[in-house]
Amino acid sequence: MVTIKDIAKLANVSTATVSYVLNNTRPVHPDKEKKVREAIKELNYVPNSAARGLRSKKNQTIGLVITDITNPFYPNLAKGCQEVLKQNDYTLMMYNSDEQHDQISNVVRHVREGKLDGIILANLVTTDIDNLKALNELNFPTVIVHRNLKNINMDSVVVDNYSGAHAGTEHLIGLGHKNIIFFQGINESPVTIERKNGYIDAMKTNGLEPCIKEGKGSYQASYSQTLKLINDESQKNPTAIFASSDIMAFGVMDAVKTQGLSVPEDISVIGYDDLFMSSWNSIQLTTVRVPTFELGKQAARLLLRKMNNDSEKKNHLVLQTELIIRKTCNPL
Amino acid sequence: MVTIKDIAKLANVSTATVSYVLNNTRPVHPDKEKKVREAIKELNYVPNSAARGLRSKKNQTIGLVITDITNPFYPNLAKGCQEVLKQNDYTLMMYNSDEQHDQISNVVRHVREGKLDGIILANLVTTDIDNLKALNELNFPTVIVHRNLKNINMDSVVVDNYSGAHAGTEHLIGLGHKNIIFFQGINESPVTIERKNGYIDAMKTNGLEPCIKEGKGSYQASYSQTLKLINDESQKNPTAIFASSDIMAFGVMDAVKTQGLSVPEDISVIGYDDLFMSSWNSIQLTTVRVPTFELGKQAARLLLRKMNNDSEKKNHLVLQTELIIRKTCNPL
DNA sequence: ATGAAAGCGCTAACAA
DNA sequence: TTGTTAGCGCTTTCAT
Repeated sequence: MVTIKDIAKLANVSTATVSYVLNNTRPVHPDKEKKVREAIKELNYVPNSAARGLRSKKNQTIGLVITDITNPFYPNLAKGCQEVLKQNDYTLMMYNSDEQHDQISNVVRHVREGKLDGIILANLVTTDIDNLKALNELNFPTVIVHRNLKNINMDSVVVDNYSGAHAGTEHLIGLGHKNIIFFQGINESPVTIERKNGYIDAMKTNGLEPCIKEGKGSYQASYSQTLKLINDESQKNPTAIFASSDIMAFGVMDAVKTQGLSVPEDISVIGYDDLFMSSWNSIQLTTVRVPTFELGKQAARLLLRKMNNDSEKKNHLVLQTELIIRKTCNPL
Repeated sequence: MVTIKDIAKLANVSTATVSYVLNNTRPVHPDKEKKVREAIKELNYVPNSAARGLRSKKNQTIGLVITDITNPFYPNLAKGCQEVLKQNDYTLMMYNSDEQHDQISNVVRHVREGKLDGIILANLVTTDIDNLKALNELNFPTVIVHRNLKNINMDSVVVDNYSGAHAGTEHLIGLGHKNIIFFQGINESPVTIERKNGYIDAMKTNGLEPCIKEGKGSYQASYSQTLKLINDESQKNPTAIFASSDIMAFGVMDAVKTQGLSVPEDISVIGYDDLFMSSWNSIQLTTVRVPTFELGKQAARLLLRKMNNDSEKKNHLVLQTELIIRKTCNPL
C-alpha cells in the first residue's frame, strides 16, 4: 500500500507538504507541488479514508434513510440526493429496512460510530418522533425530506401535500363530482394526513361530505377495498376516487375494471405522486405530481449547508406539487 | 466522545482488555468482562469505525454497483444483499450512476481508499471488461451478479437466462405460434445476448425462423418498435412477441392496444423478469421469473465467503428461472 | 489472563 | 513556505 510517506520521500518533501497539496490547505511552492503531484501519479497514490476519517472526523459520506427501496417513489429521490452529493465529493449510503425501528437504530449506531457526516430521513412515520428527537439533540446534521413535523424543529424539505390534495379534489369537483371517496395511505404517515386534510377541506368548502377509506398505501389493500366499496349496497355509488398515492390508484383502477366498470367512464380516479408508470399509455393516470428528484436534490443541498454552517437557523423548504391531467377523470 | 480509554479507566483494566471483550479475541476473566460491559453501558460507548478501520483494514462495508436504481429490477436484488450482509454486520453501499464509466471509477477509487471490504457488481455491460480485469487483478473480493462472463474468471451468481428464454419460446411454440418476434434489450448486455440465444435456438430447433427487433430495454423504445412492426405491411404479422424484459413487454402491450388489437387475443406477449407490477390484475403478464431477491442473497453470501477464504477457487452459481404463466398468451 | 506500548495513515499545531 | 512531530482511537504484539 502506498502511503503519504512514500510520496513525501519520492518528492523530497515532508508529509505535511504532501498533505497541503492534497487538501489545498496551505500555499506550496509550485515546484514542490509539481513534484508531489508527479509522485502521486507515479505511485498511483490514493489517501486512505480511514486514516483521514480518524484525524479529521469526516468521512465524506452521508446516510439516506428510506422506508422501502422497493417503492418506486424513492429511487428518484435517492438519485437527486446522489447527484448533488457526488458533485460535492460525498457518498450516499442508503438505509432501507422494512422494520422501522431496526432502521433507525442502525443509523444512530453508525452516527455514533462516526461513519456518517450527516443524514437525510425520508418519510418516516409519526412513531419515530422519539428517535428523531434524540438525533436532534445530538445536534447531528440531519434533514428530513418528504415529511412535515409539527412538534419538532428540524430542517426539512417537503412538498405541499395539503394543497396538492386540495387541488386534486377541486379538479374532481370542478368536473361535477360530488360523491368523491378518498383512499388514505399508511395511517401514521404525516404525508397521508396532510393529503387527507387537503381533501377534507376542499370537500367541506364545497359543501360536500368527505368519505375516507383505508388503502394502506398498497396496491392490494386498495384493490380489495375498492371491490368492497363497489359491491356494498349501503354505499351510495361513488363517481370518483382520490387515491393518496399512485400505487393505490393502480389497485383501485384494476378493481374497478374487474367489476366490469371502466375508468373514467364509470368512475374517475386520481392519484398522487406521478410514478414513472403513471404516464404509460395503458394507464394515463391523472395525478398530483411530486418532484421527487428535486426533493432529493434540495434535501442534499440543505444538508451540505448545515454541515458547513452549523449555527444557521432551521430551514423549512416547501416544494410545490403539480396537477397532471391525463385520462382517468371524466366530467360527470 | 467516549473512547476505549474511558472504558478502561472506569473498569480498571487496560485498553487491551476492553478490546478483547469487545472483539472476543482473547479470553477475559468473567469479573473483568462484567466490569467492562458495565462501563460500556454506563458511558454508552460505541467504538469509532475510522480508528477500527485504520488498524484492521476492514470497514464492514461492501459496495453494490447497479446500473440504474430506477429500474424496478434492482431494488429486490439490493434487498437480498442487504438481508444477508446485515446479518453479518456489514453495511451495503449502493453505487448507481447512469454513466457507466463514472460509476466504475468511483468504486475503484473507494476500493483503493480502503472504504470497501468487497464489492458486488450487478449487470454491467461488456464494455466494462477492462475495468473488471483491473479489479480482478487487484485480487479484491468481488462477485458479479446477474451477468455471465466468458473471458474473465470471476466469482459470479447468475440466472440461467438462456434456458429461461428457451422455455418461454417453447411455451409460445407449444401454443401453436410460429411467427414469434423477439425484442432484445440493451445491446452490450450479456443478459440480453443469452436470452436472445435461448430464443434463437428454440426457434431453430423447431424449424422456425428467428426474428429480432430492438427494444433497447425500455418501455418507450419497445412501444415505438411495436407500432412500427404492426403497421409495416412488409412484416408478416407476428402472432407473438417475446420481450426480453417485462418493462419492454409493457411497452409492447400498450402499443398493441393502441392499435385496436388486444393481448392475448390478437397477439400473445411474454416478458422476462417478473417485476412486481407484472402480476397486477390489469397486466397479468406471462413471464420468465428471475429470483432477484435470491440472486442478491447468494451474491452476498458468496462474497462473504470469499472475504474469509481468499484462496478458495472461483465459484459460479446459476439459479434457475421459472416460467410464470398468466394471461398474455393464447393458443393460436 | 492481562498490561504496556507500538503503530495503522493521516492532519495540523508548532517551530523554523 | 516548509518540516517535525504529536496524536486521532483502536488492535495486537510482546512481555509478564
